[in-house]
Amino acid sequence: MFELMHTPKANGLLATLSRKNYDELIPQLDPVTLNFGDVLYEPGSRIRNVYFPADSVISLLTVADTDRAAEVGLIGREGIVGIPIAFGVSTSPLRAVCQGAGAAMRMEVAAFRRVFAKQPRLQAAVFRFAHSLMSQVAQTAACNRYHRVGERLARWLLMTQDRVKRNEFRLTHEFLAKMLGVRRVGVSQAASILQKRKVIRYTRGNIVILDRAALIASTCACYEFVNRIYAEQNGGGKRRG
Amino acid sequence: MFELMHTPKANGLLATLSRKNYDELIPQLDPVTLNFGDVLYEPGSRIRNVYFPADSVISLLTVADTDRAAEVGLIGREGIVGIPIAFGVSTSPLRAVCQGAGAAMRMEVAAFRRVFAKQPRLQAAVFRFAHSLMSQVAQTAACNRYHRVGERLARWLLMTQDRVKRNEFRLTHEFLAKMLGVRRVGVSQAASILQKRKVIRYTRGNIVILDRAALIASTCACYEFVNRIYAEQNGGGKRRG
DNA sequence: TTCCTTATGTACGCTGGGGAACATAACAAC
DNA sequence: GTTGTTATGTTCCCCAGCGTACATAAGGAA
Repeated sequence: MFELMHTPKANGLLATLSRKNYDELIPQLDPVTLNFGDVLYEPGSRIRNVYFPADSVISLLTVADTDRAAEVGLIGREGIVGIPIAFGVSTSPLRAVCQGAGAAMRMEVAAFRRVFAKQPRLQAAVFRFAHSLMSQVAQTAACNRYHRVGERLARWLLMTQDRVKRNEFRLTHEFLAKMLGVRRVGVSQAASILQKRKVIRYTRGNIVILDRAALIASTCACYEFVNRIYAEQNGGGKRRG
Repeated sequence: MFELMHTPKANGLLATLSRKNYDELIPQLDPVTLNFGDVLYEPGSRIRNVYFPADSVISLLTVADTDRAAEVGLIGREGIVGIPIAFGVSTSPLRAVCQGAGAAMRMEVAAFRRVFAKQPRLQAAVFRFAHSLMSQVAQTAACNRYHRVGERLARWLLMTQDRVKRNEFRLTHEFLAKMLGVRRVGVSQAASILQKRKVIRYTRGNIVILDRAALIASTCACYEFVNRIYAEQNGGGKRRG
């Protein structure tokens, strides 16, 4: 019932806290399981909770027009969902939606604000993450502008793998298309190429990464670039090799 | 010599400070004139100063590949250049370059860190701006992905006009192309259309906005969207009508 | 004036991805 | 099994923007 992932230490930000700060935070944390598609907040509406993902993965989406959106950020165990709260702002222009089901620690905004104000070390960790996230968003802007669907697909799969720490996960082409802001057909074609090369394998919403090195080779430099920034901020926290 | 623009009050963030905080900040501020093309910081290198623009305008650029970059943010009197410092980070993955010459207040990073740590109100103002900037970057990501050169050009001109508070400024098509991440030819064509419609007028690097309303009509919703977020954070600070 | 540099105009073929439609295949419910 | 639903494969046309090349024109320097 209360597995490893449902403990605060499973989140990177919380894991860096001192014993004292940690004890202060614990009673406010609510272990939850996020399901695929859960919306944590909508653009413009008030943010009610912040989330510290464990093995869940959350997408930040920007809305362009009524029906067009694109992912600009991906948050996993290394971060927190609800950065605007840390900035003293109560809403976000983005949509936060669960892309990979899994565990997370939830905390009400009011409680978070109280604890946050009292804990400089938590502030430092959160702001460092804010910097990483900002970098990710900026790089994604350029990536969306310049790089091919195939490269972006590869990047997205890698980023997901880094966060869920598994090489198999459930995702349809349709969903990937929504994230990348392209047609489903575009994803199918790019994925098909990767499958022929035995880099990935997939069937009806199930994707397996067979050759991570080859996947890295087929993505753009954006992947490593953002990764390095995260590693610097998380004190050299390495990802799987 | 020491004109209106070279006084701290000319910057929106500084203008909101209390008398006491303001007096504490003043001795650390260095009035400077930024010239077109001045690089305030390079990706990866240490940030040495933060800047509070008055009527100068600074672009934040993301580097995609060796020779390709795209603007993801535009900062004027409403903000501060050097947000990573507020996050406790010493470098930025972005390039900050002066796009519109003018006045700014400069402050050494060490001095800023000291004052910043002591002034909750300054922190609040800076973090609110960070939120606006983040929103701008995210929206730009989607805008770059979905919207046409013509719309993006119009948006860029409007954002610039908002910050310099003039309807005439110096910019070549070549430069605009670099900012938008498109070919110079693409800008020339889009600009030509706007000129035929008497929305703008230009000759050899000089651009005049003739019909602001028409320019707003030809841009995408991204412009108003980002504007609203800025207005909310700056306490309803209205831009020109 | 003349020359040179820089800014803008215009044309041409190419391609990645968009929109749309339809075919196939795998699973689920019955 | 049968049927319905959902995921993926494939095709066709279209166009915005790319890369490139070259023409014109406006200003500066002599």
